[in-house]
Amino acid sequence: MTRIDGVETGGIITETEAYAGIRDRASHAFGERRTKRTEVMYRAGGVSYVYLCYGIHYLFNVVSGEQDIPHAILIRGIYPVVGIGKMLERTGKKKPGYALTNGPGKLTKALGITLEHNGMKLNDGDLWIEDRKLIVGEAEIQTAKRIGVAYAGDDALLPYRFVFDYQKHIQKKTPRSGEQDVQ
DNA sequence: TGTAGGATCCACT
DNA sequence: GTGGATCCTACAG
Repeated sequence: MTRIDGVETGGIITETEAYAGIRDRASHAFGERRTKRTEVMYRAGGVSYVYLCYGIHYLFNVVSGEQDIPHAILIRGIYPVVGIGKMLERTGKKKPGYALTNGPGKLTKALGITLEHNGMKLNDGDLWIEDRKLIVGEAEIQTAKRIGVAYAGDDALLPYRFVFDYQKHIQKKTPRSGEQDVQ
């Protein structure tokens, strides 16, 4: 969830990737690299780590480790729920649906996340994660290899990508509710 | 001080 | 299915 200029936008997190601290070659913190940019990863969990990739896209991570343990979770995709109109406006899209925020670069754009949110606490401020009391069975979470980290060698093969099919989840609970056009 | 490369998206073929 | 956009960071000299 974000609140930018008083407008709330957000959704259900559906896709994440784990970055396992200093021994994960795909992580910016690999080899205990510690720079101005990665410094925030070494902080105690519960803060955001936002950075720019390819000069165009912001990527949103959640720092999850203890102090000095640079673990982070990359939020790769969400299912838009709150402030859809605003998100459509930000992304220039016309139709609501999963396609609105199904990529790490797109979701930050839709939510209005920028470098200003780097290092922000996630329980206090304009960027946060809520417990929506979703009960998600293990069978609903699929694991897969991570994306775009082929350079990381063997670490690229680690099943650190987690996908939650919110569409299926909804259909199971409320089979007759009006579904939105998706993809 | 300069340069190479990256956890991506979009338009075009 | 493929390639270009685009810019910050890290690292080398």
